[in-house]
Amino acid sequence: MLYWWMMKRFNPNELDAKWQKIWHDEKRYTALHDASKQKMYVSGMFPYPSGSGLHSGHAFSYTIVDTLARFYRAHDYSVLNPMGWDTFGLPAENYAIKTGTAPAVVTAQNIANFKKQFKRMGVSIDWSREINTSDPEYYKWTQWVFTELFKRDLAYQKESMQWWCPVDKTVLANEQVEGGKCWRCGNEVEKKSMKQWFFKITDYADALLEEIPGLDWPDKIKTAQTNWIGKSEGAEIQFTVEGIDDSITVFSTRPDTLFGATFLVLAPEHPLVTKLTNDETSAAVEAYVKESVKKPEIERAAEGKDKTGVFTGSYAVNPANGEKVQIWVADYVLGGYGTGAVMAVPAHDERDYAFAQKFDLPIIEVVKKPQDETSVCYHGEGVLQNSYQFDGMSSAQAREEIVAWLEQRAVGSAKTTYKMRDWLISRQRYWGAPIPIIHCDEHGAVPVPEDQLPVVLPEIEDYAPKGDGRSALASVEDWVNTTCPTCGGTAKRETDTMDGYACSSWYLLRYTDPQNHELAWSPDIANYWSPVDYYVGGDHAVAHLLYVRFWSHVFNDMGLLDKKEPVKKLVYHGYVNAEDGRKMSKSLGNVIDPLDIIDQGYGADTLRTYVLFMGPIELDSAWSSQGVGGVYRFLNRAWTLTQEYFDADKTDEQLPAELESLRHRTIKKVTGDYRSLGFNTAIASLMEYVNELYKYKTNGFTNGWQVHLETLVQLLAPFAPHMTAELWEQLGNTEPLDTAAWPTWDEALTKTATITLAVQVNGKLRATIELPADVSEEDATDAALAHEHVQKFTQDSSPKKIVFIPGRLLNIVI
RNA sequence: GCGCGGGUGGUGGAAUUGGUAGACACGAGGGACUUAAAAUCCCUUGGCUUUACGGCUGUGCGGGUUCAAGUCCCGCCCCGCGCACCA
Repeated sequence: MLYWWMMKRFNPNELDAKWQKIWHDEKRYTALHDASKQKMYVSGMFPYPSGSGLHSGHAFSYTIVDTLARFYRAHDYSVLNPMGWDTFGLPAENYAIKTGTAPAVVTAQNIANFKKQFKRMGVSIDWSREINTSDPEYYKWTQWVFTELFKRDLAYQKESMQWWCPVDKTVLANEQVEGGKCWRCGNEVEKKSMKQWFFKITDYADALLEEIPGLDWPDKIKTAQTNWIGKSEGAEIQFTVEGIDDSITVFSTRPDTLFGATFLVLAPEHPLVTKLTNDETSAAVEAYVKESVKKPEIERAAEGKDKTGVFTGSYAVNPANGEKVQIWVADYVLGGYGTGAVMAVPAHDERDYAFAQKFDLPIIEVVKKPQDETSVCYHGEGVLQNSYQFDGMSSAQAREEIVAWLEQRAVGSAKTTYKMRDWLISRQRYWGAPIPIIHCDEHGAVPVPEDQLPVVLPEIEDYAPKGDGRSALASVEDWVNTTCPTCGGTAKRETDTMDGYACSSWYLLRYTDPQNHELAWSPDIANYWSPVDYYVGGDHAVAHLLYVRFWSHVFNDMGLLDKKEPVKKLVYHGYVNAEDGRKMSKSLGNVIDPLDIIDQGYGADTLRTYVLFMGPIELDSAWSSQGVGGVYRFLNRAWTLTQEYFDADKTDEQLPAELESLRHRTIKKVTGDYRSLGFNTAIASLMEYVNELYKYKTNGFTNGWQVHLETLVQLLAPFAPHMTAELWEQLGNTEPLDTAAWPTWDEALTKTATITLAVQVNGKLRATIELPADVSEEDATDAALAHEHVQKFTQDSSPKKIVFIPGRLLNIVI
């Protein structure tokens, strides 16, 4: 007789502790550079270790990563599953300003906490490769990359307009300006020209664009990146201005509509604006410019179709037809895109049309509308008219011919522009990697030589930015004052630090060779592991993922990496929302702490399996406490079943062939699902397998159960590594489960002897019949026609047609 | 406005890519065990209808193609995300 208290009870917390200690002590998950094996590099987007610890999004992301790591380890891949910390950033700096605690100190505490919590999730990480972006050993190489970019003219300094709050005495990001006012103090902000550092990502616009179609990334992200780069092909066309020597260059993607350009519009920021005004117009234009320059771009855009603008009083000449056209200033033209000036073709552009309507400007149709076209403003392709020698030409052909004609006369040329701007990387903040530049009166900006790197962040007392728009570093005189590496004369260090995104643009390479003191990485080692096979995250669709690609392309050009693209497969998962379906947030009080789930006694296996069972990984999901309970019940059933097997008196009786067939089908299905990241359906199949085994249990246990239980344990292991490690050992295995060969299936055995054939009459299901799997169409038809439910519908009429899908269905058409 | 996803029971979601819609799980209902509860185990569970066998209906809405449509085509309506006056 078997009593429940005689069995080893399922105690997840005990198992978690036991196995986590073994994995740690035996350094089970050290990644080995083993050229004889296939490599598998998986990584999540490394976390910013905040003070509040792991949240459910982390649990989700890193469970996906870890599950893949464990799955491929069981397939004898050499697996790299690293972890690091993205530690530069505002929260630590603000905390430091408030409390005076050094950011490095707070960061170290948060890392320790994160690491402890990650370990409790049972992640199989190679901790010997841990990196931290604010560690001088790390940012030394971030700075080195900067100097390399500088040497290649890919890092440069440029004066550019920034938002400036005169009260807070700091620059603000565009997003921090609300209605022309500072988000902090509510005072009006100004535009101030400041010298900033940029990375020339625009040099790589085409290269980055070209590789996008070949990436195994979600279309969502690929189109986001394509749009962000925003390539458009067109022409630059010069319009001479009456009365002055300057000409105005416009950019247009539709040079075929040049003859319909009835006025020009300049952005308020356009440098020629003041030159074009006269005594009558200057006051109005000046006021307009002042007003619109103050508005954040976001607000200018939000005002949508309601066009505003002023006439400058000047005229330009359309180079196509010699017509005199008015020059206007309007904020719907953006200063930072193209040339900051457009030729307005109101007949074929909705914005120009709205503007022309409002200010009563001429409209000339130069592209014939198709007959069924009803819109007033047709912006499609067509046949040209009112365009002299180009009349009758298609707009596509006219685009080329008109540009050629303009080029001949030196008043225009083909031109490609991009929406993407260069990457502004300087920050007037303390807590970042110092930009490794020394400013010398004689030699200008000089990069810090490699042997003097890293430029270490000095320890200071007051972390607050200086009032003049410089970081707190500017006050550290003995740090700022240095000598020029070129001439040895007195010089000053750059006091801006780098955007945190710089540090995260190459960490995936540092993981491959984290202890290298001579190089950022050794190309041999990086080439073995690169690219990342699975990169998992749910954020940073554009910025980070574009920057990583940019740097990777540069490294490829530098000969430091033999691949251009850093990430083979991007796994972009959804958000984990609260039970109420809303975003988790402290203020709503609906936050689920993954560590609480573990502590409540569910353990890490339940947490891990649950987050993957919630639904397809790419979808947002809502947390369900009851769902967690369901997964726990499933694991508990698998555990209990195995314990009952151990304690039972076993016979040598043969198990039915169907059960063996189910085992093979389950291996096939689950293995395929792991590969295609269909974790939710993999878990469902394992649940079915367990449910089925419970049915067989009523006949008692046999020795044949061993293989079923081992299969179950192995298939479940990547999701629930602790419990399965224990069961694997209990089943008598001495080799660790981590590296035990993954179960294989025999295709022939996945087939069953009989099949359930669906019988339809005229496409409607009327019966299902059990038949031998290899039944012929004739036999199946006979069996179907003999069925009473089928006969009710076929009556006496003979079938017109029989559609037979072997193994699936038979449709009788009458 | 443009681009990319999506709409399936009370809920999360399955569906071999055109072939038995609702796998698996939650919830709910019923039963077993228990003095009782919890835990566990078993059964039922889209709706309507039928004593039952069964029948009708059903994947956002309206059409279409097909022996057969959640899946393909055309036209709409909603929801989410990204970009957004980019010339």
